[in-house]
Amino acid sequence: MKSGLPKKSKDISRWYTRIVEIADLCDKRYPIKGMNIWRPYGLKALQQIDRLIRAEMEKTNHEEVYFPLLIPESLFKKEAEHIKGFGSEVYWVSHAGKEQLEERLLLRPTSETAMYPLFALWIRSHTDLPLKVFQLVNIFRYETKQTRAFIRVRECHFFEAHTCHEDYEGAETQIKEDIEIIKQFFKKLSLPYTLNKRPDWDKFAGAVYSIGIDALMPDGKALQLGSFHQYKENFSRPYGITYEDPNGKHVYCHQTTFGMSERLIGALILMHSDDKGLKFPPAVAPFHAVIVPIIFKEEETTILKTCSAIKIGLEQRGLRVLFDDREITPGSKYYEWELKGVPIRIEVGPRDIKKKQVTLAVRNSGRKLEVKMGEAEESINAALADYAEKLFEEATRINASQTFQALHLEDVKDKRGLIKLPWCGSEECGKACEEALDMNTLGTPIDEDPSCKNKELCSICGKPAKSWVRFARLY
RNA sequence: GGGCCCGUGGGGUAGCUUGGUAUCCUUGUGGCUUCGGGAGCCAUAGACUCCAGUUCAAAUCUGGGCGGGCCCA
Repeated sequence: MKSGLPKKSKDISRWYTRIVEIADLCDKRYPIKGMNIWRPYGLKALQQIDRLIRAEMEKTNHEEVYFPLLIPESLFKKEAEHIKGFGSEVYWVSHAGKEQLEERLLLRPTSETAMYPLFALWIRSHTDLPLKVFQLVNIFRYETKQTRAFIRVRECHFFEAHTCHEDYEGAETQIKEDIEIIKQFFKKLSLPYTLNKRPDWDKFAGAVYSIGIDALMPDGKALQLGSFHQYKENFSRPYGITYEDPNGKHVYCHQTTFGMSERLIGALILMHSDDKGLKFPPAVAPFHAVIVPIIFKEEETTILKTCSAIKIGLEQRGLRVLFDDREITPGSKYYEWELKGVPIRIEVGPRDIKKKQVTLAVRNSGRKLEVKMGEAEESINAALADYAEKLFEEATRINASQTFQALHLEDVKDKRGLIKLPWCGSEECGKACEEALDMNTLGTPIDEDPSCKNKELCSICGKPAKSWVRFARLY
């Protein structure tokens, strides 16, 4: 291949490491491990994702905030479990100018400990509740393992929503709302996912329970794309977040968080792509369509003018359109924009001008479509909707082929993918499955009924199973 | 956490075993001719990851740092 791109179908791992740079998403040449540059094209995709998140947050009455990057050590240390979970992977600021700081500051690995002291000041009364805020920020984690663009990085673009409620039920309702939010959100990404309540040994540091959003990738490994956490009073107690109830009593808040990261981009790359390159779903594609002029000398001016007019017309209808008027041949533009995953290509040449039409090509179909000039917008919108649907169907089909359910470990031992087994609920049996399968526990399904209605028995100890549980290899 | 591999123009590579002259493709720049699936010709620019060691001499050998990648737990 010209660009040195391996085939995705042959070596997805090497394909991924190359495509992220060749498609102009990021630049990994910055000399700090795990800290990459967002290039304009990649940043545009990220910003579309942020836009979708903001829209969902607005719909559900969350307000956007922005907290400082630095957190004093003393604040960070207030919740014991939390620091235990993050202690070994935070960056510390110990000096400023020529002075050593009296108190060390850390770069946020997540913002609980930055926000909660302020929540304690903001919340006085039950009428201040629920408090629902979110922010889109960079977080820092000192990853020691192998880093990977968008999937495991040291500086990470992060979304985090934090909520405070009067009681446990209020917090539970919030998590139900979060689940609805991602249903809308992931639909726009054309990404199938699963929700799994993590086992106790794998929940978030400080949480009462955690739910992971896990998407199964084409290589059979699961990629965690986000999580919801129920904190109950675990943070409100050390941080003193209380409100006065109608009876004048001071009560600790119940809290939740909901987080997602730039891993979403990684999932889109892995899931929606082929040997030719990326396939961005319309909702996040930096450009819905790219216009490629087919120039012949004598008609150059007419063609370029027509292209400009089409671009303006489509943009006025809310489409993101790029007019690629670079002086290189059309064929090389086709390859480039297919690699970069633009959903639709609009070709405009002398033949089209004569017939008052444009030629459309959709990224995932080999065919070209000729449509009347005046009907272009309608056709494009229809094609985009159909394309988004096809991406989802294709991803669902891939996932289905590597999802397995069984009563006995032996039946799925040699499988790769997402595995579901009945489980007694004990850590011992969970870990035994992990070892036998050479996989990790994702947890009990939340996106479907996890109960064992037919009196299934634990696949390890043979005692009555409490629920089904999912396993997979992880990214 | 354990093991393995790699670092050569902007990108992809050859050369390294056996120390001495750095290969090819692509890209960039200027120009002419072109343009319905990676165009052609001419001109031109551009590299041995860093530090230390061995040596008359290091891309090549040795050690370390930084960076990149793979496999296993």
